[in-house]
Amino acid sequence: MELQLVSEGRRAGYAARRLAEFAERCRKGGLAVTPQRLAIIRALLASAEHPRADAIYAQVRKEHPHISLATVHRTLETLCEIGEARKVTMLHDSARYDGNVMPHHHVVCVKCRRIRDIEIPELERILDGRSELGEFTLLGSSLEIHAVCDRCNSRRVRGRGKRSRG
Amino acid sequence: MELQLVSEGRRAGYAARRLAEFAERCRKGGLAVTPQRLAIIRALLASAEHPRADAIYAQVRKEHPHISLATVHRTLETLCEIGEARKVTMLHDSARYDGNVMPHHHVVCVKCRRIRDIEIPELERILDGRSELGEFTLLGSSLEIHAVCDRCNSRRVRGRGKRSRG
DNA sequence: TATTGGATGATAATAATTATCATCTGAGCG
DNA sequence: CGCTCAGATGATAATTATTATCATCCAATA
Ligand SMILES: [Mn+2]
Ligand SMILES: [Mn+2]
Ligand SMILES: [Zn+2]
Ligand SMILES: [Zn+2]
Repeated sequence: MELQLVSEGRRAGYAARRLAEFAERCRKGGLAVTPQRLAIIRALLASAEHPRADAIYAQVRKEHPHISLATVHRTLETLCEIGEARKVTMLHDSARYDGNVMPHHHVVCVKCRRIRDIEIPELERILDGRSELGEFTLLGSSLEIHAVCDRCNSRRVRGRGKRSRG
Repeated sequence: MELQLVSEGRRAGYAARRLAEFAERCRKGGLAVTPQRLAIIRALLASAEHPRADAIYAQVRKEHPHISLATVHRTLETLCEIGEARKVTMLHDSARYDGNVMPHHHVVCVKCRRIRDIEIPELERILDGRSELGEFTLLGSSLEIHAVCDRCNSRRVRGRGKRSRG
């Protein structure tokens, strides 16, 4: 099973390309290209850390000492909405507990956050014979499948069925 | 690629078995078997919803109207520590942003929450030719590999290297 | 350059979780 | 069975992350 860390070189190249096209894509999407937005996407693309809002805030403040933390939150959210960024997990807003401690995976409705268990026997084998990956000692894994549930699909037009913050 | 929802029947059977052995495992682990703990694990195992603390609280209050929400939080945390429960994701405490919007996956250090990108070409094929799963319309997926990073491994004995709440 | 709708900064509000501490109780022991 | 006490709980304050509000600002367009 091939499985490898994305090298810093490839990451940086990708990031540079994305940044170059950012302003253009913003304008096409009807978004104003503000210095704050540029600074935030630049900070995000410059990092391999998958940063929190507060880390982006700290970075951006070096050049825009007056920027508001609220702007950082809002902008990161906007970037996700227009597809310029994503969140590592969509289940970050509150802890979801599971009494099933066997290895298994989850389907998550992107609208209402309903979660159901799934089994993917092949997946358990993904880490087989692999205990190291770069600087990481591997322990286990969990797949989050994104989906829309029936309920949310039917009530699609009206904006209901969601309780999350993000 | 086989991939299927865990049926309610199987889930319930598993839950019943776990519940039956719960008190015994608690005692072995040196944990007191309190009515609150029993009510909380019972509520968790009775649900297929992967509930939040507040949902467990609402359920448990039906039988223990005086229970404290703090106890529910504490107990769920304890259950995770002793391996009687888990969290659906360990990245629930704050949003982690990613400027890489290509399909890819992540290794996460369970101690310091450092995250790095990984690629698993085979994984992109997991949903291939599959657009439905039970009541869910599938969109995409993201694998969270749990690991310990080098930094945390070396400073293992002393209790440093963590900033998360959960 | 004047207009203006969306963007921002300051700050209040909300929501989830954790900390604190006085009180209580499950479990081992006689 | 009642005694003891480390650990558990309830009440509540504190903290942290995020969102809401609103007056002001400014990027984009004409
Ligand atoms: Mn599950
Ligand atoms: Mn990533
Ligand atoms: Zn849904
Ligand atoms: Zn680490």
